[in-house]
Amino acid sequence: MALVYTITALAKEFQLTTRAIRHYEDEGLLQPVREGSNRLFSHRDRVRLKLALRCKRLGFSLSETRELFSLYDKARDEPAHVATLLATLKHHRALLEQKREDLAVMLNEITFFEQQCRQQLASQRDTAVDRQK
Amino acid sequence: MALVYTITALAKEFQLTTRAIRHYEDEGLLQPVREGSNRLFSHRDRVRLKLALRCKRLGFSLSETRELFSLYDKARDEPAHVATLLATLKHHRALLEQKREDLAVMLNEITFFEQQCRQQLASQRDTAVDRQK
DNA sequence: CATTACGTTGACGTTAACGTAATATTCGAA
DNA sequence: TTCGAATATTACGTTAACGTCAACGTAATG
Repeated sequence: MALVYTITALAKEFQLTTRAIRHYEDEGLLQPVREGSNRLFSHRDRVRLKLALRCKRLGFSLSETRELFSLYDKARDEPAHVATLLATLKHHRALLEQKREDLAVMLNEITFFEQQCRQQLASQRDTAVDRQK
Repeated sequence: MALVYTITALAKEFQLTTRAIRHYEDEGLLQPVREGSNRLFSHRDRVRLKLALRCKRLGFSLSETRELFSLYDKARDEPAHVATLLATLKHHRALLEQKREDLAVMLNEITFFEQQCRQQLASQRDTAVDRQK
């Protein structure tokens, strides 16, 4: 495990352009330190990047992702307004549960179509066999 | 269940603007018939709209959604290249499975943070009780 | 018959999420 | 020491997914 990561290292690892990574920094998702003018990314940044990509795949915008990050930070740092935090967390959970249901439905559909296709294939094979006799 | 749907009916039901619905038609996701110049949406359109919104919530683009639709149509209409179809379906399933994993991870994280918050609350209550004694 | 509600077609505007140069620096290898 | 690879900044370009007028048609209603 490396101590720090250069921008191209992260780019390669996650199949991104350096431009995209800089953009994520601009949007406040990453906070690399500077060595001269060069960015150095920490483990934390790497984790955040991974999280960000997960969020992206699930259709969250960068600002939504940023919100989520700040939410997590608050949960760690200032156990002050825990009640408020819980409410926000509940909201986010609801969003995720919705997506989970959406996913379940779509996976069912796909499974259905796949079975149909397999039946087609089977019946095609059968008639082929019939012709052989 | 209505026979057909006007554009505003669908808009209200799904919390959309009529503009968005027209846009979905432009993108080939809906195919309303015309009564004069007015659009009339069928049950099929309604189902497709519902599907499209599911896809959207899961982060699919409109063109990806359109692909999915045409995939489903092919699976119904022309059982010709079943093998090819199965491959494409497999690909889509992989995408969905990826999202499912992403979701699972995020839900775990949320659960973790919620528990932390609840512990915080509990310990706060305890110290309050201590002070009462 | 004028208003109101719902519908149409353009067409330009906007926001997000980067892509794509162009130009400049820096640094280790040949 | 010159060259290429990695890095930076600045800034304009692009695509998707609609939003937002504008200008107009049509049908029911008081």
